[in-house]
Amino acid sequence: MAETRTLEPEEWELWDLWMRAQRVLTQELDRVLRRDFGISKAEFSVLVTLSRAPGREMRVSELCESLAWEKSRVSHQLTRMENRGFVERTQCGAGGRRTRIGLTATGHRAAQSAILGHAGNIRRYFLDSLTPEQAAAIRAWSEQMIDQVEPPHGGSDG
Amino acid sequence: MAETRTLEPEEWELWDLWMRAQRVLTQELDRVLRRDFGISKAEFSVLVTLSRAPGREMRVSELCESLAWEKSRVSHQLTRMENRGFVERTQCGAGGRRTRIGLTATGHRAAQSAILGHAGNIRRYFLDSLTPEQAAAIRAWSEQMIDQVEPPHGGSDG
DNA sequence: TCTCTAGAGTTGATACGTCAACTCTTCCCT
DNA sequence: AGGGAAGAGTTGACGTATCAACTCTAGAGA
Repeated sequence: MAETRTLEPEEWELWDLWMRAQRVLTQELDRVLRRDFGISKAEFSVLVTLSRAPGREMRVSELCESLAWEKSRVSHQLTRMENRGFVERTQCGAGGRRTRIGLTATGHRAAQSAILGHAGNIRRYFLDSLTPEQAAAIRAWSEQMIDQVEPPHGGSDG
Repeated sequence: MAETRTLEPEEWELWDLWMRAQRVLTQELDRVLRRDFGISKAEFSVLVTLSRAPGREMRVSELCESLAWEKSRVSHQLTRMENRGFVERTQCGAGGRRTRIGLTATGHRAAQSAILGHAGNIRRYFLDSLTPEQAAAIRAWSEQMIDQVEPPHGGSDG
């Protein structure tokens, strides 16, 4: 059980700073992606993942795994993207269920044009502003954090 | 104009790692806050800000300023919190408009109990896992990022 | 006084994300 | 074969976030 005391002003400031930095960065990237390519960050993630898959198609569960998203999030996102004509759900196995997620031509085009531009934006807003020490610190911290909160799932009861 | 090339695998990995770490951290904090205190991160932010204000009341625009949220976000949030009985909108000036945002007794209680607990969680999940070098790197990077994307608007240059 | 405009705040539409509940299929056990 | 659990995927409800459009008030200027 952790001790419960309020944060020192300096601690609070660091936390607040970090949260804000995070938010302005992701928000700005999302804004620019929308403005320049007409797609959202969520759509971009799905488009990229699908366009890298062999045959440009995957199952929902594979998409969940690759994106580290939950299945309902993926499903809702696919519904929205199906409505926009970026992906299509078609039958896969014998059961007649629509379990194959494919990229449409429109989706593929959108992915291709956005990938370069978004890479440039990630560079410009994130990577280029990082000193080597900062990059190392962020990498180490991120790894810790992911391990700490999301232990490589496999039954590690704690 | 930035050069447009795709990210090196290592660059992409850092970006992906950072995004995931961010997400698991904020998600976990939100989850725990909800579980232990029955309020969301957004509600927490508003409650804390209001409970620190003199008289425990503010105008919407002051709330916007303090939280660095946009006004419609604040307004929608206040509507939800008004429905939950955490805040109340009452008349302030002569015009009869409901421009004063006050904390209810319920809201104050919720804030008090959550503040300690959430501070502990921020400590446990974020601050405690930071080495001094990481803390310094994160602070410096955050400041850069905020300056870069959100230049201190308000005329007082310097 | 009348109008114009700027600012404060609200609202509706829409997208995103989570939880819980649901359907459908498969496959194991008897 | 019949029953039931497990897994895949969907759906509905709800909270959250953004944008654009709207209302209302106050204040400036004719």
